[in-house]
Amino acid sequence: MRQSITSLKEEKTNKEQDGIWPQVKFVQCPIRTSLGVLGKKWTMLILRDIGFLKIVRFNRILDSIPGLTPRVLSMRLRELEDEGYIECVGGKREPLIVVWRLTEKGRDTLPILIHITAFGSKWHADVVFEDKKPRSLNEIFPQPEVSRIMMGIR
Amino acid sequence: MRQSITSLKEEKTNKEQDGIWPQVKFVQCPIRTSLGVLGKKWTMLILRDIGFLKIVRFNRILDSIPGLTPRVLSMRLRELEDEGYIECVGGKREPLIVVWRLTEKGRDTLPILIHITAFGSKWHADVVFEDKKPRSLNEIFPQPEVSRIMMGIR
DNA sequence: GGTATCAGTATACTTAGTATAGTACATAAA
DNA sequence: TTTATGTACTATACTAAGTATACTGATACC
Repeated sequence: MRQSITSLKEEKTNKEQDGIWPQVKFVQCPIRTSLGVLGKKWTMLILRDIGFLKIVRFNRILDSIPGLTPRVLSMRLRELEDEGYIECVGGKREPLIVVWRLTEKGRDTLPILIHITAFGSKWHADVVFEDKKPRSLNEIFPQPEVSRIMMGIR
Repeated sequence: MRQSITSLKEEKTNKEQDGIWPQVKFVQCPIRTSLGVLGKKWTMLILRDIGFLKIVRFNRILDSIPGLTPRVLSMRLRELEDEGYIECVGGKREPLIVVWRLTEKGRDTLPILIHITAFGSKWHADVVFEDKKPRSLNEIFPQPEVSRIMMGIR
């Protein structure tokens, strides 16, 4: 009954797409479920610090991320800990020596970070690189380890 | 002078890590620069709609993302358009037939979405799948096209 | 004419994040 | 022993981002 307007190509149901969205039936969208803590501001940069840069202590993280405040860092660390992305080395938090590291779940976010890095290196090269020249994934991550991480091989 | 406290392993400078963070010198972190619009709430789901599900019109997107309001969708679409992730098919916005599609820049966010999907399919399988069984990247995206997209081959 | 859909706006409200200062404890030097 | 610094945070007040709900003007359908 609204055919004359809506009989455009996007209306041919989401199942029979020519796209690459999985044929697997999702009860709920996996992107949506992942975007709890991961989608919040600063989270990705905190994971970058702990996972890639090995900046693993409160004030060091604070120093490395301009704009991030102790209040929000404290909240994010707690959320990341609660949801199992990070953990303390000593198991329990002892004042003066709180050192964070990624769990297996946290390490599984690294492929996402790698692709965000690749995206930024291609599309924001003007601010990212001194020579302003865009670089590809393989150029910035030449290590064979990276493709293994991305494919989930450990 | 603060050696006795800080001579822990994370203090051995960020350059000589055993990690896989690129040796390339960044003027600014590519993750940070990418997290402008991309980091905002709902953006990834909107890109999923347009890029994967081919849900490309205002009210359809609104229907497909519970919780998203017209006000925010309107703002996100404008931001995504301004920063070159999406564009209208007709070039200009004509009332009653506004249809969105990804630009090249927008398509380059798909590898990020693919990995978020993979992450959710592994770590949130209990809510994502009916059988609650986690699935790997290759299981949910068996198409060879996916690895080509991820590697940036077009 | 009455109803529905289109793509949004307008207004008010709530939550999330920011700014800035301060806490309690520990170490080190003078 | 005082002073200075560093640790990981917390408290309070404020601003920006997102939410809820209603509404707009246009086009189309019956």
